[in-house]
Amino acid sequence: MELSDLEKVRFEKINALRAMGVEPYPTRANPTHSAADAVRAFEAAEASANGESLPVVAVTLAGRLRSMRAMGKITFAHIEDGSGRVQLFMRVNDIGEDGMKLFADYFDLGDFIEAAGEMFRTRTGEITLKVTAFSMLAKALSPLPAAKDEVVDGQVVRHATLTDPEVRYRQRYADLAVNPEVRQIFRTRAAVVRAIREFLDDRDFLEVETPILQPIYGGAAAKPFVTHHNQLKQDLYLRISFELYLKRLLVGGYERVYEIGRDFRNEGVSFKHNPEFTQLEFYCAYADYQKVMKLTEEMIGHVCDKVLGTRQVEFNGHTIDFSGPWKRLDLRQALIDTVGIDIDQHLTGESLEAAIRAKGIQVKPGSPRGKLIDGLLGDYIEPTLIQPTFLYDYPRDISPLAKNRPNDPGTVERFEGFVGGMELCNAFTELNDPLEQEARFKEMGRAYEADDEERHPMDEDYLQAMSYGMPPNGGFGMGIDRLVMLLTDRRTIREVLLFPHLRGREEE
RNA sequence: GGGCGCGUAGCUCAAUGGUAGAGCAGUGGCCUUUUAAGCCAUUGGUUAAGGGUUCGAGCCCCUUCGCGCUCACCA
Repeated sequence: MELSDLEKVRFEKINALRAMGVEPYPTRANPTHSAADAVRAFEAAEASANGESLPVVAVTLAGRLRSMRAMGKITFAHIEDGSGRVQLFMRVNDIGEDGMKLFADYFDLGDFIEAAGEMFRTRTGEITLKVTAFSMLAKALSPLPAAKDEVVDGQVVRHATLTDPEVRYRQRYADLAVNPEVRQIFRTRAAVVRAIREFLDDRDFLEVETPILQPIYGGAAAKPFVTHHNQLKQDLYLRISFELYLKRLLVGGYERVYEIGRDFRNEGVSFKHNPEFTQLEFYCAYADYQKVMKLTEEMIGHVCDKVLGTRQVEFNGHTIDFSGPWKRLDLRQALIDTVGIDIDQHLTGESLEAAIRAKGIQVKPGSPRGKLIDGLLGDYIEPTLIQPTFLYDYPRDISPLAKNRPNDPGTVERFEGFVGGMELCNAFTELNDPLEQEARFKEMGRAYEADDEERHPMDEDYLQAMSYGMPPNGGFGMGIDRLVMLLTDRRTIREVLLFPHLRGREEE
């Protein structure tokens, strides 16, 4: 490990501590209180004292040194643990000349330490630990990349800190250590997942785990990552969705199933795409897409209540209102309103392409009808859908797993939910006719050239499962990362992933 | 993958083509109620890497690497 000048100074302190018989990385710590508990205990003591003399509140705290103000014969510092910060007060009267010197010479910002003493209030009123004993728990060799911060009305204000996004993502541990609001994002994220589980568990959904390594991938249109099992001499794919496995379980007799887990898609990285991302999918027997819309509204509302305590969500300068039913927009009508094209009047790719060009919009020549519609949707409708909106009734040729609308062969019962100008979820009345499903797979196969990476293999076993009888059902998929973006007001998916994907860096 | 922008001390940032700087952090002092503590002094740079133009390059040109934004791609 190459040491910087600052690190060399600390390295020498480690050696010096060992030389004087002090272990800089001791095996055990023995805190009695968290920072927050110590403050609460002192406040309780004050409340009970009632003008009488205060009972002694003796505590031992463990945490990271976050500030130091040495003033000769006294020193102030702050110690921070997972619950918050407490000020430390050290005085030569209490810990002696040796103690003052040990702290001043060998303890640095970022070190984990233990401090014991009694709680009191300083002249300025801050609840503080008057230290009578302290020790090193873990010496920080590298200085944390933060300069200084202050506490104003209980809020930590940093005057200079780590902001370079590259360092923040590559060294997320340092980002988390110095930026408390980043720590909060991932607490919120955990609360979101917890609330979803709670909602679905309460409605008799069974949480399951299905294979991540799959011999045949499917359930979405995406390029997979490929890997190989050596002993079996078999290529395997990292799943791009859970859909086909979860629906097999409906055949097996579980009527409501869900899975929260990682999907992998070998595609571009953007503010809303990461090669691996967290997905929720659920399938509900005897439901159709209308029921799934209602379930979606309830579930997102429940998550807002649990995580934020309100259904008004601030995102990207907008106040998004999850308190009522989501707006419902017919995809065909929405396209008539926004681009002035009625897709029902253009039932072939050629015809639709001509209509789009007539509007002065550039498109890739020879695109299939479904892709053209999806393109219009993405360019002209999606960015305008700030408030929660269900766009429904999609073209059949881009929805091979969805059931047709009755008496409308070109359209399927599918919706996508949009919030904040971003696609959040995708759902449909699931196709459960095995012969129809086989025909759809074959249609899809024809739509791609033989060497197209997005061409999907036929999943015969899935058809076999469906042949045993699959109950009618409604299915749902949602990007958890995007929901967390909404609820934490972050514009990029990297901010809600602990370790987002970054390009590899050459070793030095 | 394309376009645009960025990369300077540990962190946050300066520097007309003309001696690479500041604040904080660090180091050495002073200081018994501070909280961005204060005061005095002081260390620290392969200006992302490599090449070129020039009397002279952090700055101009080329290549590479990384990051950001954006476009394309993404049922």
